[in-house]
Amino acid sequence: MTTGDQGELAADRALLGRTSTAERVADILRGRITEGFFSPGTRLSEDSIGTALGVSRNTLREAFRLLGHERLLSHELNRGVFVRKLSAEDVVDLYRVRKLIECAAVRSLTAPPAGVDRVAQAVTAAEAAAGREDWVAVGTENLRFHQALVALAGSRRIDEVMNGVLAELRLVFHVMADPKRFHEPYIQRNRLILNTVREGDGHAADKLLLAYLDLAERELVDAYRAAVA
Amino acid sequence: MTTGDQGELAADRALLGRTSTAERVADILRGRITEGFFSPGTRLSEDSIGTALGVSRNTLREAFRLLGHERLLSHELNRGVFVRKLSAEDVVDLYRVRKLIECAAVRSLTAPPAGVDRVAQAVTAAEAAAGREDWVAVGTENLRFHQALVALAGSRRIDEVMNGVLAELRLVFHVMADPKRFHEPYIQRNRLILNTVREGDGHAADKLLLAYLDLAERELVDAYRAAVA
DNA sequence: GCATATTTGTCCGTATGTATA
DNA sequence: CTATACATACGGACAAATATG
Repeated sequence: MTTGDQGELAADRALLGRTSTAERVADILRGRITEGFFSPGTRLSEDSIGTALGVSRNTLREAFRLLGHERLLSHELNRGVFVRKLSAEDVVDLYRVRKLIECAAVRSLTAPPAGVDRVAQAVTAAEAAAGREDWVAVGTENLRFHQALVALAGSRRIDEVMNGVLAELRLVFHVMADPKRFHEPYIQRNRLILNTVREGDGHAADKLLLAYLDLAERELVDAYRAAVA
Repeated sequence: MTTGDQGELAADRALLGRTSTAERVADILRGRITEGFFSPGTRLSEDSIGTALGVSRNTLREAFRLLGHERLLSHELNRGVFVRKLSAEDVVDLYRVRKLIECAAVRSLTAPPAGVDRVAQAVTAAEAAAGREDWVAVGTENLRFHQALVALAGSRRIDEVMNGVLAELRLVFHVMADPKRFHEPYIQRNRLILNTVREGDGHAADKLLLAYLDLAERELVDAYRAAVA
């Protein structure tokens, strides 16, 4: 490869990877929120966050707008932005979305789909994490499993919707902070669902997923109502 | 009603209806874009739009961020924002989303659902508009029909996703501007689908919708490829 | 290919309005 | 009720990137 080629590639990379400060700030804050560093209800002051990250208030406000649109921050006029606090009804709605999208993504399968590898990887990774009793990692891989299932639909937009849904759900899990209770029981179910997908039996996968999500929703909503009460 | 009551109600209204300038600006621009006033590809200059609307650049940029997140504007670093120009692949993806969501929304119905009235209203309104040969209105009511179908799922978030999908689709229709061709053939199908929904036959509605969307997609994508070529 | 003009990206200062102790 | 703190919104400034002649 000549230096000219490298230069062109570098230029391409610059074109693709370039992001504004506002987007980079949004990325940082999104990470902090979904990893639980900022708890739901926390107020994010323009002044303190801005000086901490070394960006102006204008730039920071652009980032806040983005995260508000993703429902990770709630914007209260003249009061500031807060890490979103989901209601039990929100959790119900999130599971409504999950049932609709996840089940639909696998339902029409009739053959082992491309992309099933990522599903399998998530399952084995979750099992390995469970062996280490690393329940946080189990939760992470569990979410990755469902993300991979939805990716079988092959739609960028559906993927993004699912991304947002799972990001919101993380806010719920952080409130309760008992990953073993909410993720460990589902490892076996994930393996079972993976098998039906591998066999190309979309109908069976649909039914298993629905049962999974109904159960998980009941468990989660009950615990969440108690936690936020 | 006493003046005190009016004052309290006015205060309540202020609490509910209050929006920031950036959001109001975004609302205005969103309307202009979806109604076709700004054509896809048009650059929205910070200076001209800002002075036209009488807002500062900072405020306008917050509005731009919101609309960029909704995929109505595309943000190109150091070049500005442009009304989104969808590719044929985007249209395919949009129909992927529509098939997944719309079909799933009606599939599990087993009884005439609450909210079927709004569906019926859209159908009759479209028929009336067709009688007047007002094909633009037919298109509007057609989109409202599908929005009402999705609303049967009873999820705020699903409704919002569908909203965004249809807003993007409007960008496609504006490029071609032949509403009769793309909406008139589907009026009868809408009536048929309404009937199956009224009978609580979700399975039949699912199948009809899928056929509808497959046909509409083929028709639209072919025409769109030709139009943007 | 170069020099210039235009536009965006980002920051800062400030005036005003709103919420809250 | 007042005072304080903060968000809102504006306008100006300058650097950096891009478009134009």
